[in-house]
Amino acid sequence: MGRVSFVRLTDVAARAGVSPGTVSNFFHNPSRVAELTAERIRAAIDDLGYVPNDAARALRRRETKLIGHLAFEVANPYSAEFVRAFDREARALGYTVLNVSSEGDHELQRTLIETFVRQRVDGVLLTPTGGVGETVDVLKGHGVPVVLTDNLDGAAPAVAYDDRLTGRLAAEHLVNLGRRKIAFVGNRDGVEIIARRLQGVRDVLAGVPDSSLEVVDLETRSVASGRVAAQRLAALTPDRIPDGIVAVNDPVGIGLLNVLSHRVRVPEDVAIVGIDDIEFAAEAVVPLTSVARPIDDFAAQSLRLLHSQIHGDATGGERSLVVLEPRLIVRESTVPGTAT
Amino acid sequence: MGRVSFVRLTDVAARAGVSPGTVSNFFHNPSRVAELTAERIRAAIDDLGYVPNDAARALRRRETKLIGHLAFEVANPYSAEFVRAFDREARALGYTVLNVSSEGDHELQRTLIETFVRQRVDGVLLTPTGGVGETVDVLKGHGVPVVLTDNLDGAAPAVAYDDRLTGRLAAEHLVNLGRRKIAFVGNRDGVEIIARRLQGVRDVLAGVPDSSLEVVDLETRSVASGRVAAQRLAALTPDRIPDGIVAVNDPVGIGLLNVLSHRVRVPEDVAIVGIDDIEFAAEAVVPLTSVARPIDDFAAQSLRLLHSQIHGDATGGERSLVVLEPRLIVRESTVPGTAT
DNA sequence: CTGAAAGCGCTTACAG
DNA sequence: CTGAAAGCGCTTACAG
Repeated sequence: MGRVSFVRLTDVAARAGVSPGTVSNFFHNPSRVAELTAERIRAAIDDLGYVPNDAARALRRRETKLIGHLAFEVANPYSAEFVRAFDREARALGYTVLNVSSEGDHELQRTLIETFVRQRVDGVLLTPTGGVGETVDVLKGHGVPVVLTDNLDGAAPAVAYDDRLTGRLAAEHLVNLGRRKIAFVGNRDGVEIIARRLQGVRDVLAGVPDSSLEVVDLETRSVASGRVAAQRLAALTPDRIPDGIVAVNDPVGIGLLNVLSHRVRVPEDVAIVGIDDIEFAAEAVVPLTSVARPIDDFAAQSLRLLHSQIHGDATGGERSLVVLEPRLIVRESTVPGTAT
Repeated sequence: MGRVSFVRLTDVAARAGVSPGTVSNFFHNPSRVAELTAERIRAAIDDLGYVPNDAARALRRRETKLIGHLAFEVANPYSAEFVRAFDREARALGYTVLNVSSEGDHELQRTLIETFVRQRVDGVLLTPTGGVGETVDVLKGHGVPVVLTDNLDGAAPAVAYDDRLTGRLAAEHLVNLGRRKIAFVGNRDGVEIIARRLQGVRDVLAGVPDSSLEVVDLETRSVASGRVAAQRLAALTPDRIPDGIVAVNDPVGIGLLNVLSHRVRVPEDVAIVGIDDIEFAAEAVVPLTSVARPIDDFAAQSLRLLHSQIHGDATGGERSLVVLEPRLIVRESTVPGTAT
């Protein structure tokens, strides 16, 4: 074999006794190539172990089949699951995904976006937690199609969950179970998606006269923060201790569970609902009830939207917005004896 | 601004009133460019918003500054942390990492490797859980430098942890705490890294006369599997129920904790040690003692090795092997009242 | 159905 | 210190 990667299309052509253009047609316009010729080309490719050079192809075709995906947070297991689903969808359309994360570092984010431009990715998916106006502007300035997730600013086409409904589903479930002293545990600073979930909770409680709402603010949305929040809740005066909690996501819910399940009965004394239905939710110390968001569908829609942006056949114009509906998965953290 | 990405190096040259070669030198051999000329070029780049086209550069230079990273398992939080660390190191050397995972699908793996070859990545990092002979052969056949992690076959340079020491550290800790009925919970099928950890446990117990070892085999190394194992252990006859458990990794340890902490006292009745010290370990229902593996160091060494492979200055020849040492982090799952 | 030629956007010796 | 020219490995009209 040797350094087979030095085999060029030209070499294949020479071996098959045809011109390079014909080999290229063999790949891209097979119908134009005679079966006998195709046979010889196939043999030459096999003999030589030819693999096309995508950089050269990209240069000429002006498309790289590369998609940039900038996540602002990958620590979250939900992100990991999304990446996996999105990659699968992208691969099906012949794209390779460049997955990167800025982890909240603004400087790094600029660098990563510039890398996308240098690589001439065909499009970019932004899954931010904060504002993205500037980033979107830079990419648009370079003519790079962008799709946002969970962002309704209208700066670019977006796919999002119905966050308000997410909050409503969680709160309704608790209220239906007879819970009245509700707590919402999450961080709100500048994150609209969270504010909307909270609004959903408020929507429900507004219709329940004897209910109350305690909002616990967190620094981050991690298991560790959930633990901290649990300490804070446990320290409240008895009349304020909640009997139902909506956690902003599953890691926070698990952190709450890990501390509270030592001290009180879950769900008898306090019922807990998470959001996202990550894999760990079902396996928590008490299996966690959670509002699931249809991640595969989300990934598929994101790619569909980006793909149509790339090909300029954006249906509905620049402002397309896809909203997906969540659904409640009931487990033992709210209803004892639920089948596993 | 407009479609700024259509700005080419030629355009910059025209605007600055120099030849393309000089602009190229401005980037790659700045010392050859007069300061006054450089000034004009800088201005032109700014005015035009020029960003180089890496595909064109790659074609000419025959290097893409792309690294392929094929992980065979990303569900594990440890993998996610590794990816983050490796990306950071790679970026520092000007590389962009293509992170993909085969999730055990052999067919998909071939496709992904072919993608790496088509993209003409400068090198590949393989973090497998099983055998990799064939994959290594394919890549070498195409002249692509490869580095392996956790693989001592010698098929390619590798960086690994001292797995046997990992097992020893965990077992010694339990034995020192007076535990004698030890269980090892993990799957062994074809995964040498696990076999070596188990061997380390055996090493220690061989020197403790009144000790016993129960090995519990799992399907996967997930939280769910840990839960299943816990059920199985709880069903044993009293004399066989372990008082010390080594879990093959932290997710399994957490699964064990989540079930066992309901039924017995942890660590009084049973002490549990995990491996990897993932972020969740410290936040578990009972904070999990774990054998930490120095992930940042691991990522740095992996990249260093790959980088020297790429540049042909491999010190110590083809068979370079870097072995890193783990260390024990003690928490409440083995020692009550441990500071958090 | 096939080939010759130009060109994608850059870099690299080589002259000067 | 700067420029002209060739070439990286492909694809794409255009002839034939």
